[in-house]
Amino acid sequence: MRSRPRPTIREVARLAGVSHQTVSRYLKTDDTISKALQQRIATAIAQLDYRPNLVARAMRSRKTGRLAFLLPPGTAISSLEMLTGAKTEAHSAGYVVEVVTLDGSPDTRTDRVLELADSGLFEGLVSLTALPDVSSRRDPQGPPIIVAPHYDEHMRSVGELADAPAVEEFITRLADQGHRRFVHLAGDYVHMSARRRREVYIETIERLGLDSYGVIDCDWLAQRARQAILDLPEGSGVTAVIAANDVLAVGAISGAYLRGWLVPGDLSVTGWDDNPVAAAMTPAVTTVSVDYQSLGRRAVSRLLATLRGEEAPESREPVSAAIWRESTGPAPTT
Amino acid sequence: MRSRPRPTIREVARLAGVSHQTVSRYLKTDDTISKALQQRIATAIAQLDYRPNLVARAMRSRKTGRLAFLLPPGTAISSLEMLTGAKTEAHSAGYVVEVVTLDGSPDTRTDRVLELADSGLFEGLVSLTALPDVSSRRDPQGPPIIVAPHYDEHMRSVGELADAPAVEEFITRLADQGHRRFVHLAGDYVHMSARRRREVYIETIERLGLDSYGVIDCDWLAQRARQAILDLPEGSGVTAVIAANDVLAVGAISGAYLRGWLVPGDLSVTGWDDNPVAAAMTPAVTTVSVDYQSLGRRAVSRLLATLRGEEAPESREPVSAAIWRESTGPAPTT
DNA sequence: TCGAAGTTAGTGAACGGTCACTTCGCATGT
DNA sequence: ACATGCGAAGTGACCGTTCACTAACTTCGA
Repeated sequence: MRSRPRPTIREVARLAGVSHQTVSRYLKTDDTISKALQQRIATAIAQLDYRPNLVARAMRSRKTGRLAFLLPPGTAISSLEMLTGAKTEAHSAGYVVEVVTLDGSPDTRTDRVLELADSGLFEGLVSLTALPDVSSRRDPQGPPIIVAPHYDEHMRSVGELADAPAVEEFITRLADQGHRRFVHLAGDYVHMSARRRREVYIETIERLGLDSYGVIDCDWLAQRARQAILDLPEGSGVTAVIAANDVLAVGAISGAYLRGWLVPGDLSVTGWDDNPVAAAMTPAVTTVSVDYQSLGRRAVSRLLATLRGEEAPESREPVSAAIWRESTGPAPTT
Repeated sequence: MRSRPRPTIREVARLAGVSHQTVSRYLKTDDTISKALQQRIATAIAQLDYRPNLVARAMRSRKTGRLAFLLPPGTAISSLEMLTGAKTEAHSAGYVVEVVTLDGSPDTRTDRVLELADSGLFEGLVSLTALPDVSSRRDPQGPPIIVAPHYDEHMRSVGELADAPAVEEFITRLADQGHRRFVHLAGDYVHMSARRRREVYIETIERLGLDSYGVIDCDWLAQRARQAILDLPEGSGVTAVIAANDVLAVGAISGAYLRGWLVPGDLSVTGWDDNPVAAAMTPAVTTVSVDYQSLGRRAVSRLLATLRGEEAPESREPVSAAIWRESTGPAPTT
């Protein structure tokens, strides 16, 4: 049947007995075409099984309807959530989002982004990772590039994503419940988020005049967190553990369990990430949930604003929220 | 400085004092160009900050170096892992992978895929969701479309991903350890994976002549799993729980804990997903890890084989593996 | 010394759409 | 009756690259 080459707009036009331009107008749903012709063209398109070549269209019109979403290499659930949010936002503005992974060193990445920007494939780009010099080197006439650096080159959270206001909330409320002596189980410091949580922990303890047993480096390893609790000297006075994520929190709870301590009766524990398994345990783990989708939406909406020539809205509503569950409670009364 | 229009290959050619075709050859790293000219062209490119327009290139050459990875809407960690695997495989063959979300009904999706296929944007497409009639309706001359239906239209695992051989392994080994009476905590049956795990549970119990307390519908809710264990009558004889995922397993462990039962001393529990938090608990949960990346790699390698005109390799090595941890052990000796 | 083959570079068309401009037909106003 | 304006449709150029040919020059063997 239909054999070699894909039908083009001109063949559709020939079959419908109109000019190619009329078909082009029809495809753009230009309403200055008479009903009769619209019908003829529709029939011809169906008959030839015609589908427009988007590459050719993009070449002439410089409009591709596509945005690029640039991620550093590596796998993180958060990035998928952000992507989902980005897609939602882009879709409502009639754009398609594509994911492109950027590997290599920061400078290489900038080069690659500039290539993509000038490739004509995208009308705008959102990068979740930092790109040195990109704003000065990019073509001012080219597609806008929004840098929302949520990750460094190893998919580690930075910036907004690494903010740790919830740590402050945890400590404040636990102090209200009578806790005086805390310990922090920290993640791997190559992660900005681990550093930030530690910083906020130290600051808050200090500001509120509380007591800290210290910061224990756990490197995101549950085993270390468990051992840290097991190693706590008898009578250390620690009643609350601020863990850098849910895995460490669960490791800590595991350590408490092995010592025969009750959580939260003897020890309160907080985590981070809102892992569904941590919510299923007894005790369910108090944690922090991060609204990644809204971060993705926000990045794209900034891009869309720039595309429309508007000033980019710089909303800074909080994206993370503490979720209080069973692993925290009043300090023991002893 | 550099102002309005992007420099083209012809401007580079003019500046370098050669023809545009020579520049084109240079860009393809065609080695039939004298060293002297190569040098002049390189200088001109650098001076003009020229970057090739990939859209124009794609239009003429019909080669875009891009593959599309089609996902149903929805968020799942697994799909990100598969994407990572797909990227690795594609990258090693010099292709870039783009993610496109397919929404709408199955028929709408097929239409959209055909549009994408004939859009000229991609040299091949991999769909992780079923596409009715796509093989009969697609242009035989167009880019190949591989359908690896791991998900249905709601991002629920189907096919290979829903296979549940590990359930068989769990039951067999637990039976070896003296367990005779089992219970299955099932997920939401709209998920093929939940149905498959239940089926394999029932079949295996039957085949080995074991005893089942029954299948309890838990709908992926930890609360239900916990309650199911709490509701187990005293002396039910159940010593092993096969839960459909880690959340249900942890809910079950939570129920056992509330009844004062020891895991695995009184009750063995298995999960599914290898959630890191479930591994951090005491007891660490016996579970199943699925190698999503290899699924992604495999799908792309099938596509690449088709692109090269080879027969697609249909490897069926197992993608999931049981991980035995502390939540399972010998049956109580009473 | 000359022709064949090989190497290096150039010329113009072509890819499949859209843009800018033109043409045609008809209603309208004076 | 004729200029004016507007809507509907057509004409040909153009977007930036690569492809298919062709041209010029070099090398080499007989």
